[in-house]
Amino acid sequence: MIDMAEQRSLADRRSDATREGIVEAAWRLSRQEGLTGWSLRRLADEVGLAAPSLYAYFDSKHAIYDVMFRQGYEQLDDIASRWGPAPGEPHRRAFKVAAAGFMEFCTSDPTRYQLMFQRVIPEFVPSADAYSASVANYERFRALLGELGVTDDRELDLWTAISTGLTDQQISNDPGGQRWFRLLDRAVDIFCDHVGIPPEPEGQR
Amino acid sequence: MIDMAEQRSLADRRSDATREGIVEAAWRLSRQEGLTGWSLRRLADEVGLAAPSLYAYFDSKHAIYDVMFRQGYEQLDDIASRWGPAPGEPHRRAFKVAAAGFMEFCTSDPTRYQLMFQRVIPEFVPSADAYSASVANYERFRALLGELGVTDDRELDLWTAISTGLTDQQISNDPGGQRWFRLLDRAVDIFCDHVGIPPEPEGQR
DNA sequence: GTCTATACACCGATAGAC
DNA sequence: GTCTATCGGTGTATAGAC
Repeated sequence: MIDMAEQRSLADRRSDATREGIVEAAWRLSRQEGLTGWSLRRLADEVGLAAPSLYAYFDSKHAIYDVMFRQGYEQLDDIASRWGPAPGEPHRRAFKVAAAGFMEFCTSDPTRYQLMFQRVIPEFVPSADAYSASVANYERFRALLGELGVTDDRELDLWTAISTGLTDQQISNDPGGQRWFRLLDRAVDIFCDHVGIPPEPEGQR
Repeated sequence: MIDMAEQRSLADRRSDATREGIVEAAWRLSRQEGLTGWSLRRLADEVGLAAPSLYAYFDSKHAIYDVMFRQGYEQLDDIASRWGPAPGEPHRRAFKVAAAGFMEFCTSDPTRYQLMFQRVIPEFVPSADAYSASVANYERFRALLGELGVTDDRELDLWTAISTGLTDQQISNDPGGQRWFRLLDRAVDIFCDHVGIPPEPEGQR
């Protein structure tokens, strides 16, 4: 079967490119000026359009945030798909890799983190479509921890809290630093001891 | 020495009352419509003034947020002053009381929590005066945990992350519920085991 | 001194010509 | 699809009545 994208007209593909350019500019402005620190007029300037022309591509400013929200979860899903215990790898080792990967993903782009995990934009609620991307991600996360030996939902909730707590402190109180990131392995060890995931063998540590 | 407040004129005290009324209305609106969900015109309506009259009491909208920010930390300091081990009370017991008190303080007023602990208002930075209230509170918190047996700064950082992580999840994902609140005692136990604060005697538990 | 009235520059969003 | 013009908002600020 031919890829649907191949059948799209030149005009359609040009329109898609413009749409993408708008979203890219929105990311750029959000990282520079903060998620709510730019206006549609400023965004339009950035892509060489008049402000009302943006409404040919998006119904509202929130609709732009919505695409960004979904993109964030798609990016997380991309890297999360590479987590999980390799054959013979101790589960606690895999746990640490995944935990560090998640924290690195979050702290490497605080703006994206704010959009995905905090409610920093007044009245912005993800669309059903975008929200389902976040739910899918949570299900993947739940499956991963299940594979590593976390079967109790309460333990899952506890790790969620610890993991996002460390991330939040890192971003809020030591941006660009390592203060809370350095505590991650210790946190994983404490948690794994609690839920009964065995320690890594000394030799492999 | 006579209390300075006693020497204030009637006009001054009326002015203070108006000021207080404005801040109270700001809290009310913030809880109803969100921290950034109201305008100065709306606030003025609420207290029966014209919008520009607010500038007789506050230099800007941020100045109102600043007073609210400081009040939040004063309220936290009030209840935190009652935490600490009673004579003969096991440290782990006192730890749980303080941890639950903090979490209850935060979750009981999510708007206040947002203002105090998150950066949800664009470009709002607490004044030096208000900021010092938050620093004083952190120092009290550090002293309390020191009294309970947490001497390492990294352990302090770790508990900060766990505590705010649970609180954040509770507010964001189960507002009004108990889902993460119920995990608090377990988290305290895990943490206390890790730092060597002895378990509560069975009889007192 | 405290108020009303008004102006400014900006915001997200819309109408309608081309 | 893109534009100009405009709408009803916003935070902010000042002039001037009383």
